[in-house]
Amino acid sequence: MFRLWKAYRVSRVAWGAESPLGLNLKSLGALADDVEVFFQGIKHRVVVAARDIVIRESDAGGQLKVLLAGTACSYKRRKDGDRRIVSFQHPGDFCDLYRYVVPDLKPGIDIQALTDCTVAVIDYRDMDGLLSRPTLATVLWRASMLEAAIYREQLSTTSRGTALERVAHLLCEQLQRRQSVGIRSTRLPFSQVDIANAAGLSVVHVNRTIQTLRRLNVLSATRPAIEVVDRRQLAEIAGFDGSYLDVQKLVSKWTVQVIKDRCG
Amino acid sequence: MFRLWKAYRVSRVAWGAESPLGLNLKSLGALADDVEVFFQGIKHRVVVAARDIVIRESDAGGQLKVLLAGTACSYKRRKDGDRRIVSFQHPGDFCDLYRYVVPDLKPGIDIQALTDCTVAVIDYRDMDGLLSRPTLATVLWRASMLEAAIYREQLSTTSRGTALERVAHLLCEQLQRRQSVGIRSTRLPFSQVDIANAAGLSVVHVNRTIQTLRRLNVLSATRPAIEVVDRRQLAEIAGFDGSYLDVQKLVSKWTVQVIKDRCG
DNA sequence: CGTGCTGTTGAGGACGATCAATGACGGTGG
DNA sequence: CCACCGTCATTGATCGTCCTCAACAGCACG
Repeated sequence: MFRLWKAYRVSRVAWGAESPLGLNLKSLGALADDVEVFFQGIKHRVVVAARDIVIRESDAGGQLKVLLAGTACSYKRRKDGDRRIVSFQHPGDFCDLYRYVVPDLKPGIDIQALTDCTVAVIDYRDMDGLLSRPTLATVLWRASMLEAAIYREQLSTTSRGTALERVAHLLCEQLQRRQSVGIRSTRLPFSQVDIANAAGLSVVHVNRTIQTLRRLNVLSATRPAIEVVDRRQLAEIAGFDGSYLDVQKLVSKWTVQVIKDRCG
Repeated sequence: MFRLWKAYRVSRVAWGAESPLGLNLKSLGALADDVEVFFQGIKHRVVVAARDIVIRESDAGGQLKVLLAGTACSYKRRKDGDRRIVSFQHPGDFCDLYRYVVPDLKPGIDIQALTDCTVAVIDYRDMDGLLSRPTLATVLWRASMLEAAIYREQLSTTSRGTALERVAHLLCEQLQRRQSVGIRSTRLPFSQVDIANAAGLSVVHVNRTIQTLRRLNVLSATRPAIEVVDRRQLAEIAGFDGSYLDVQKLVSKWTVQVIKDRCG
């Protein structure tokens, strides 16, 4: 493949509190104990090759999947055949929390690995134990809320605005989400087709838009890769205000609140 | 005002299990006791006139608001001044659940009454009591999930597709959501401006689109109102599959499950 | 009776979709 | 080792949907 898989194929799977999943949980307000309990709920892991399906809606279910390493996307296949990517999953993200909460809901969504992925599997019968901890239950609730907030933000920028703004916003958001779980690289593992499917634009036009961003020295000139080199300007083009997913801020606020709760 | 407010101004506020709120809670899996407890949490109600702001993000917070009667919308004001409606609230809908779950998140969203509204107010300090009931906690979690599912669906149809499809989908969705909480009228309390802001289209083009729908005898010819007369065809135009919010189905499934639980 | 919001119509222009063709690269199989 | 294929990236040309600007009519309200 043309896409730089190899750079991602060797991604090591971090474990514990400082892993992407640990950081994600903590940013959602999980206590140290919560993180530990959550990791204990992970009985086994699965490796999925790039381009393979991680979760098909018609799958049996009964287990919760959490991305440990790699990048995936949720997409909806429409009648005319084209796939509409509705969200990206990065390390630490829950893939199918909604299936646990509303098992009967069939939104028609599958999840595909964009790079090689490592997925943690948690059986539903172990979920009761996790949810019996009120703080952890709230963490999962918050994860759903954050997901909704991301959709909402997409909705408000995707329909309006030029292609340049849309693509820039998309890149900004994904970059920030990855950094919030400890991924420092500014290279995003997306193909132009992925971006087109996610932004609701044609591949041809995405190509031209990315060329523009390269010419503006916002994206790296190294051709196949999508690498952000001038994040400030990218955010300016996008009109991006990342506060809707500024998990870092939530971390600190929550830490304070937890301390107060314990001392009070 | 041109909009047919008067028809909605006199909307009586139903109460109890058979009210929109009660139906909504039950469709999300609430038991009869849960509904009763929830209503007991409502200490007072507020009436908001059409076009007034129900919730401003800069408001103090500390209380949860639930729509009892009337129709409202959540919108985001963008730099260039235009408002982007991200969702509509109908009777029984939670307005600002996300503020309770993630208090620090400031998505930049206000909520405005489209018709005269009656809003139930629940203090955060009463929420602990509600959430101590596991089934009720799950109900609120599910409400968040359903909200996310609605955003997701919007996302997959709003960007792609023609204006006709988008508008048709919007109308289909709102119609179904209203019917699922017991509102039988096929007249929707939206202005063309509202629809434009929600669909991400210009007002002018929405006007022409609606004229097309009227000419197709999908919408009523009575001019100022948006009234659906041929829902089948509307759904066909929209490519609408309402299973992502088919709460009716959830109701029955849940009822069965509850009975089994009680007998087992 | 003016003001404000809504709905309606017309004309021009722009952004992005679509169609078509090419090159580059990786993987596969002979 | 080479030919083949599929995916991705790129370029040019044309076309259409929808936006923008502008103006006007109707109704409600102060």
